[in-house]
Amino acid sequence: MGSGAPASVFSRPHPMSFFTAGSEIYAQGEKAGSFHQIEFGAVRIYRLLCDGRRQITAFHLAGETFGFEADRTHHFFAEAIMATGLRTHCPAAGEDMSRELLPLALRYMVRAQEHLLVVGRQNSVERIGAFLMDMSDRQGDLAQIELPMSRQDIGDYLGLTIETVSRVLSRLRDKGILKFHGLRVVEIRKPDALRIMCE
Amino acid sequence: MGSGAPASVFSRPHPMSFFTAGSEIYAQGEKAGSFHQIEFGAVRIYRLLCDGRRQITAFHLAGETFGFEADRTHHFFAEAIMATGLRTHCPAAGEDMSRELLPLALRYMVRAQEHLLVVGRQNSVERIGAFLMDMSDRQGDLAQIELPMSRQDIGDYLGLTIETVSRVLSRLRDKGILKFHGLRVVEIRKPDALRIMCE
DNA sequence: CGCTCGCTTGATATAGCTCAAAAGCTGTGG
DNA sequence: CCACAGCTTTTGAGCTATATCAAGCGAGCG
Repeated sequence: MGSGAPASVFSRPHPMSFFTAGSEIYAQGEKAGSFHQIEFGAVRIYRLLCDGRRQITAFHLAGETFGFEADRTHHFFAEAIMATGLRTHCPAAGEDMSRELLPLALRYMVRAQEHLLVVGRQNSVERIGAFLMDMSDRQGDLAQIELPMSRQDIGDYLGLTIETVSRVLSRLRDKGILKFHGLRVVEIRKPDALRIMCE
Repeated sequence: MGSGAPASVFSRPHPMSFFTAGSEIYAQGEKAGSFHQIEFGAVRIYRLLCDGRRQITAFHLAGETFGFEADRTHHFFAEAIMATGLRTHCPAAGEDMSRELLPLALRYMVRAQEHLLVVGRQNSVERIGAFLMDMSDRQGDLAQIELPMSRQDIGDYLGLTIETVSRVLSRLRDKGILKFHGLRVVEIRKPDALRIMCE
């Protein structure tokens, strides 16, 4: 990860910072202004209601850039899901990053709006299916996919309880659609069946 | 609406187009490239599942700009909710609108992600409350707010059925929190009560 | 070996959905 | 102006998917 690190779309070298599993990267209400590229690891972006209900709005995986905001203030929390390394870019005063950031912002906007369809209109099986297919996509369509996040995280992302997540995964396993290799590695054995379930 | 039309953030004059209630502005899959500023009226942005389930991801009201997309392709449908006039801007080839569009994209991204919290983690009363307060905000915090959209639209925005929307509104009316002046105009008589219900 | 913590499984409760019907609007034609 | 048709909305009754509450399980660790 030294000087031979993956090429960045951004010009200057950036300091690298490390986060342990569960540690906070930034909090809602904090001043924003920099943004982060994930060198390794995974990040959850979320919001809380005052009674503790949590909605994870996005997971970001290695290679992705996140943390830029509308009005210089963070509207969400960001935490490392596992040991994570970030390359942080702090634009110089007056520097205009619009050209680089717009495509990302549009992409994340589409992602959030597509996710809205899942959470607003699909049942628990469809939600889990959509989630697994998305993770598979983003990990290069390997048969085996890694789930760095806990069941609770998955539930809070999909608007389900941890029990429902667990039950649906068990049912898909029992039907032979999924095979688990430990808790955090899933093999999608019948991608077509999964795809059909998520219509 | 002639030469004395409201000032636009964009430089050149644009053709104006009109849409009747229910008419399509663009469809998912169509080529994108231009974007639209609402002169008057209101617009719904939505997605469909193949069995007809619909999720409205955003309502846009007079003054707002929408329709720019990540990869030159529309990912959503846009329809006029009522008689609507749009000023359409088609950037010249090579023209870079990033500076103007990034703040909008970020704003809509935050909106979508906040809406995700509502749909993913709040109950029917909280959802309706959040919706009404949002509409009130965006109409300048008047006591009377206009709901250009149908109950079905509200349901498809909040991830509820039309019956649930209707029941919740009736309950809020019976409690004296809301007062209806016809179907499409609501007065929020106890904003505090509403705010508390939405946590 | 026995804790702890995250996950799974089971039993029951309930919010919101579905199906059905009645009640309001809106527009049209006589 | 009234009457009727075709909507949308409201209301009601019963059902079901998912939440809640509670117990058991298993991998990792001191």
